[in-house]
Amino acid sequence: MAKVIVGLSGGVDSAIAAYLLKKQGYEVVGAFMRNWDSQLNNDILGNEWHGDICPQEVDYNDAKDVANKLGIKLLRVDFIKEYWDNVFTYFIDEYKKGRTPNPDIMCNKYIKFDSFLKFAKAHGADYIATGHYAKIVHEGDKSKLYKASDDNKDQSYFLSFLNQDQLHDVLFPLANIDKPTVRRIANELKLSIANKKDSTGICFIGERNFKEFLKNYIPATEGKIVDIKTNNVVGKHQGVYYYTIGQRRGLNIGGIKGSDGKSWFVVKKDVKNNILYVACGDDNEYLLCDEVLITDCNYLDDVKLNTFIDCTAKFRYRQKDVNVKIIRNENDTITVKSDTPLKAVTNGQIACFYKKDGQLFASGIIDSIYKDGKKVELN
RNA sequence: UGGGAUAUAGCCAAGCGGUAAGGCACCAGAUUUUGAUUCUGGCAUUCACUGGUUCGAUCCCAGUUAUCCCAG
Repeated sequence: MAKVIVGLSGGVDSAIAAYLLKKQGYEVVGAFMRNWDSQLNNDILGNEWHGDICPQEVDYNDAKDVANKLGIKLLRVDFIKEYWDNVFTYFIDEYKKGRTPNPDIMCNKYIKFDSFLKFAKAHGADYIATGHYAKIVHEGDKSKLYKASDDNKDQSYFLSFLNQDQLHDVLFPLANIDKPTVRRIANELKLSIANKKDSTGICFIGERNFKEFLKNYIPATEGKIVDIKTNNVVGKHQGVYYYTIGQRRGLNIGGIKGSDGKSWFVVKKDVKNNILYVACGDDNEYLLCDEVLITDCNYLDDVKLNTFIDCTAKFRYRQKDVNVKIIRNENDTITVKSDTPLKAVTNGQIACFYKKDGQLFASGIIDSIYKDGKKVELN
């Protein structure tokens, strides 16, 4: 009987993943990970506690309930140092450069499908499993990553930085069922967390007042907000780091003459001069581009060099895929071209590419954007 | 100091005698394993102040205060 260690988070998805595996005849063991310690990591601002028990412990208790109900053993493991070294330092460094990182993608790459995978192997597991909505097809030694059947919950985007070795011994039991079904099964099993709200916020850290949270690690420095079109000062900010390209809320500017009653959006973060550039209107030209350069690429399948490929691209989670042409360059970067304008493509975020059948075959970090052959400066 | 104009929520701004539009901002929810975006809801018992006319005033009249413009 093959042994699977399932990452149990205390939520419904991983609970049902464990249940399904057990039903399929695997020897199932649960494991609860704790990768963030608010005390140790000096996370004071923006951290909301529920009573005198921190959110991570609430989740652990939920995971314990699930394990008891399913009749499986629950292990507990901390990767606090690993998380800090591999995910959080990257996260902060990127923000300091004026970019917008995606910590959860790195968390999957370095923690869940690396540290945790090794931990599971050391505990005799043949496979690890998680409650991700994504599909892996194992063909001999090759593993292909696909979107989940539930297009609404598909999380393949977050797994786009995994490599062949990492995918090899991974199972995603939720590949072919949708969220409503997961909820239904959880209710049938009378799991205490059957109707628990989906968690959001940075994985393992949780929901926060984001700006306050960042202030723990990047001090506030007040500066000007400038209208990129007129160069007029239209407001002030607490630090360009705290904002992201395409952001609307939190700018505190409104009713300025000439804006025609339109909202303002962040279009550029000048870290060096501490100036936040904005433009008004959600359709303003400063947010658009037609070409994107992707670096730090990860190829999950064979991709020929110097050859245009028609595919779809996702530039941010839960955004509609767009038809693009991509080309893998000599230096292993990818150039993306789109016939229709792309809006608010943000450097530091991850772009991933899908074939028509839903296979995620390449991904990388958005480095820079171009319009009409000219680079659009974002920093 | 003459002459003219304007004062409506944090900001733009409609209403010009019948009991305060709209937008931006903000706040709250929804959506969401990043950050955003998006969606829904909330947001002036009160119209610079003080009197007056009127059944009734943000709207008319007088005075006060403030700001702006043109002269000087």
